[in-house]
Amino acid sequence: MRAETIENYLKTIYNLSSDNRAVVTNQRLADRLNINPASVTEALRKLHELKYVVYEKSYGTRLTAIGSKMAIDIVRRHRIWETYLVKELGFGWDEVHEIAEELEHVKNDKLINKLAEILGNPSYDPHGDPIPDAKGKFQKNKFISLQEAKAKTSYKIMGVSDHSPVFLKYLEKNQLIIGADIFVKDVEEVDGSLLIHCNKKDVIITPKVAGNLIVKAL
Amino acid sequence: MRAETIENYLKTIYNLSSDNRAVVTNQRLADRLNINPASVTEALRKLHELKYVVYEKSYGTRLTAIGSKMAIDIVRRHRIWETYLVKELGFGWDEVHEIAEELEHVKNDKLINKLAEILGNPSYDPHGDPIPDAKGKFQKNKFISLQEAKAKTSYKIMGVSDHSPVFLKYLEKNQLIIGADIFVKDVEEVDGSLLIHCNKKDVIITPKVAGNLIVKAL
DNA sequence: ATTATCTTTTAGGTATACCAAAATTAATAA
DNA sequence: TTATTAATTTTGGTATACCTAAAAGATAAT
Ligand SMILES: [Mn+2]
Ligand SMILES: [Mn+2]
Ligand SMILES: [Mn+2]
Ligand SMILES: [Mn+2]
Repeated sequence: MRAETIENYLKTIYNLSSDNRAVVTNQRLADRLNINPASVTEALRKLHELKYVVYEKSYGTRLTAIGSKMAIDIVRRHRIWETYLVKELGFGWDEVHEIAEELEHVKNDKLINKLAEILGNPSYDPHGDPIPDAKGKFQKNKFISLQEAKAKTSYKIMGVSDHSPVFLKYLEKNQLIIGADIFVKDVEEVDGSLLIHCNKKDVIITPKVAGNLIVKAL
Repeated sequence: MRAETIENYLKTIYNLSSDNRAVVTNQRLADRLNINPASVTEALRKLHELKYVVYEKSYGTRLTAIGSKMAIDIVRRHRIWETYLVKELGFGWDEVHEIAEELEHVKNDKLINKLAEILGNPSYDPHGDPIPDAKGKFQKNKFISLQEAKAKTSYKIMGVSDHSPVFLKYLEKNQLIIGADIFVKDVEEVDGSLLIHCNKKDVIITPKVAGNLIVKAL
């Protein structure tokens, strides 16, 4: 298997299982990777053979210790590059994910560690995701999605789970950026939309947007 | 064809034809790319079909205007990255070629132009190769290889044509670095080896080494 | 418990990018 | 010019990473 293919599968399995710590289904992998389910089955069989995952037919997949180590390494490269592009090279947080998707595959420890050093070994990337250190260790925080928020409660935005330019530009337009404090005034029963107060303004956000905002209760 | 494959072919055709401005033979491509001649024939047919090269069967290949533009763009990315790695990230000139081989395939103009800007839009990379600007323009200098040097003449080292770590480490050991002035004391008839004076020391170098040193007569 | 639906796997294909061996063509030397 | 050698192309593979359509398996609904 090509290194890039392996890396994209492992990273995606990692990202899908770290949210809910469960085994990953073929369908979710197929959706996320934009690949046909039949091809996913094939790839998982090979990754199992290579001992990167434990793939149980018709049940699901999880990373082995080796696979997990590799995945965390890729995630580190991705997030260090995103941070470097924003902090050192003047890119916007909405521009970096796509470039990092390519840069993450350049495997050179000295390079990544140097970038991290220049950045002061940051703990979080521009989207609020934690950056593993060179040994793969990092903060596992238990934040919630704003969709699970209760009315009449204050929260702080800690991150975003959708890294697409269109979503990030929308957030910026509404000043819903990392670090912002928001107060949930009301949750609409009918459609799950939220009336929130943020930056001295009231904004209504859909459950879709709320679902991609990672917050912590204040 | 995969973008990376196309890019590696075009870059190599460019590098092989810029030296001697002639058409490139399949064999030289096969050797340089470490690919079977039969595969090169196949690839050239496709690159011709795609209008990146003019490939005349059993004769040779040259780049079209479009292919040349692409090749220069890849060369720019390669050389900017090599310079950035050395100047901004503290790598040795012997470490960067391999990393740049991968980074050159990340196609993002804003990224490369930003790196170039930080470097002050340099004209030469760490190996003395000229760096094309964003429009593809660059100095075409007519230096010679030290192998063509005459006895009792002074030269300045302007570049190297072998970027391998082992060769560059050898040069560094003997202080045969870019900018150094050398005086060719004698050229040995028997084996073409050169007795040169450099940095207050006499050194004997083989024609192989001399052939990879690019110099200008003083 | 049976049907309907959704998920996964199998089977059979395509396109890419390689390779080795043989056949052809070109270049060089006798 | 005719061998001999070298370069190139053709032919017939392989491996990878996808795909579609159909079969099989699992889940949920009646
Ligand atoms: Mn990202
Ligand atoms: Mn990727
Ligand atoms: Mn190089
Ligand atoms: Mn390359």
